[in-house]
Amino acid sequence: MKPLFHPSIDDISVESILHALSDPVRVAIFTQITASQCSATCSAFQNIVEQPVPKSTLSQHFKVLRESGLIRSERKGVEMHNVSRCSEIEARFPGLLASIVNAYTVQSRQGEKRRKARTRRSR
Amino acid sequence: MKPLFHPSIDDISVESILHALSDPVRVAIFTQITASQCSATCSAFQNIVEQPVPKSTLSQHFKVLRESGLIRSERKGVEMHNVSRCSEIEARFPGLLASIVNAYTVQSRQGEKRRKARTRRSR
DNA sequence: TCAATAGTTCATGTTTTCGGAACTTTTGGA
DNA sequence: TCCAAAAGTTCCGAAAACATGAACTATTGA
Repeated sequence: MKPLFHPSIDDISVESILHALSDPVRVAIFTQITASQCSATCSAFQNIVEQPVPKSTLSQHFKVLRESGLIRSERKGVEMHNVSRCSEIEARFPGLLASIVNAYTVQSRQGEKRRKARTRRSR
Repeated sequence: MKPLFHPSIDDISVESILHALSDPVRVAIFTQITASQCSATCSAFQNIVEQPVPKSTLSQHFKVLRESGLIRSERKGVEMHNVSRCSEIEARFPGLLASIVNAYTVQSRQGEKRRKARTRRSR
């Protein structure tokens, strides 16, 4: 199996971080990996959103996250262990990831509210 | 001419902001519009990067920025005047735009340094 | 009324993304 | 040792997104 490519911290670009995090599945994965203390396998995320994500697609998403520098993946036996590189990135681009994750939190909280309001109105 | 669509502040999504700003031409445009006090026309950006951007492409870029909610465009006579919506967005997603713009600044500063170092070495 | 200017739209070729099917690696039995 | 199962990756064809030249539209100033 080919060794996995990870960019060195200085080669991580803002473009690729923003691109990687502009996809709902990928932010969901990244947020969860960042939040969890231990490392996470890929297949743990098959049901990260409403409809299940096919594993080939999931594999691509992990590749994008890895090559943009957001996560570090390591093969452990038959499975893959993924950890967040957020502290490295924080050192180079202070505040970036925190404000993005925060913005998504704000957004989903408001989405929540709207959904509830709609439900109330339709009763 | 069709009226231009602008999302209301509550309909602006983080996904679309990140996607819009994951393109070098678009960040360059957005940064400049945000920095300038007065409004800017589209054609002012034909030479925003090394190779000149064709105007059809430029038009698409402005559409992306507009529909993601990052700028507001208004027709004034024959030309288009564009202003940044960053203060609105700041209210909804605090710190987001600032940290993105800052990250790009950090990156281009480091790109500068590297280029210079390469030049020094090759003399 | 017309030419010039600023942008948009359309058509087309190119690139990216998605996802099913087949493939590779590793491991835990029989 | 050999095989089957599990976890991912790779390959490939279809669909979507992008880029850009050419044609088009709207507005203004002569």
